[in-house]
Amino acid sequence: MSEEGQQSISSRDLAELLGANPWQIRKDFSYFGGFGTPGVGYKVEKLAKQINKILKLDVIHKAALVGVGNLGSVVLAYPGFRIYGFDIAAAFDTDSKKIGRKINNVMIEDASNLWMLKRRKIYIAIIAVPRDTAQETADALVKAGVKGILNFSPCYITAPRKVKVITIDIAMDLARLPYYMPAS
Amino acid sequence: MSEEGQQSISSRDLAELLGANPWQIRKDFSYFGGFGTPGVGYKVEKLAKQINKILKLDVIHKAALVGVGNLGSVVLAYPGFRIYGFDIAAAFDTDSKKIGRKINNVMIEDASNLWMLKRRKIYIAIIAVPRDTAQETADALVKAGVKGILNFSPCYITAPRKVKVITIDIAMDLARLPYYMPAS
DNA sequence: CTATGTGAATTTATTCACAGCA
DNA sequence: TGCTGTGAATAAATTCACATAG
Repeated sequence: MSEEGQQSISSRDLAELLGANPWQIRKDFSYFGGFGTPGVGYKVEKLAKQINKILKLDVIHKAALVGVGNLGSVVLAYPGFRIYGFDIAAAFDTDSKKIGRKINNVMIEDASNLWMLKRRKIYIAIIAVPRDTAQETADALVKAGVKGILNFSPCYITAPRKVKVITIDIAMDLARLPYYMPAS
Repeated sequence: MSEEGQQSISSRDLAELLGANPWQIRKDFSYFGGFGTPGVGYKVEKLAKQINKILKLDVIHKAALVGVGNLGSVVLAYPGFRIYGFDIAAAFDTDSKKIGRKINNVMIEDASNLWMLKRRKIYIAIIAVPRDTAQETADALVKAGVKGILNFSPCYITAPRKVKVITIDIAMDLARLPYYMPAS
């Protein structure tokens, strides 16, 4: 909207766009202080900035990818991270055939060098390794000072409470569909 | 657990395993009738069956993949769908170089034949096409009688209310991490 | 004795309704 | 007049506590 020159938006329009209702929008924003203008609505640009601040997306985050297989390569090639302020600054693999090569301008490094992440101030990692090495990868990442992990391996991962782990299992997401579908 | 020979599990153990509390587990199950045994717990095998039934995962679901690019190929190669009873029964693409080839024993068909899905009784589809063709792909799928869509394109998709759409945007999932991470 | 299932109590979230500001 | 922000009212979810079944 900002790019399209729209100045402001009302809670009603925003609600319709999101499939919610206006009260919810206003109440939710009010919990963070309320940043609208009565009679006008929410200034689009200001709103976006506030939301980014709330979600801590107001700074560039460096992230590391571990596992440059099929899925890992897709992640490296994915252009969508930039709009949220992410920079895939490193990639790791155990396969010596891959180490040293570059994908999308990112050099693939030896996975035994994960400990260097702390020195490089990278606190976010994406795990895209086979299921049976996911936990040990996570352990290494935690040891390297990583504070947030996005896990693509289809398994639960244990980590200290202060490390946030989000697991994405595309099969599980697919499995959510039948429940909502009318009787087939 | 079933494979490991474990007969039953208590709400307490289940809660610990899931990071929840026992009351929640029991209350949730009770909403669906309650299928535990006082003094013993929940029979593992029976519980799994009940949950599959609730989630409508107690039958085999055929699914179609649209878009066999980088991400689509990963989806085709992904072994994890089977445990939830999914069968990727068809794959489509617009690229004539890909049409006719087989990946993971699935023949890639011409995307203009999507309408055949109805005849083949496939009601679930996975969209893995570029963002700018995602909506038209969804429209074609809806027209072909699809009732559930898993969308991997990073964009909102509009569909009739009776068609359930779940969108996965890996960048957005990554973007959830900073909020939970301690101040860096 | 042990662990479920469930009403009741409590907490949390959503919706309403309207005062007040641009 | 139009739309926000927010207390109050309503609805929903979670937690408790205990009767009851194996």
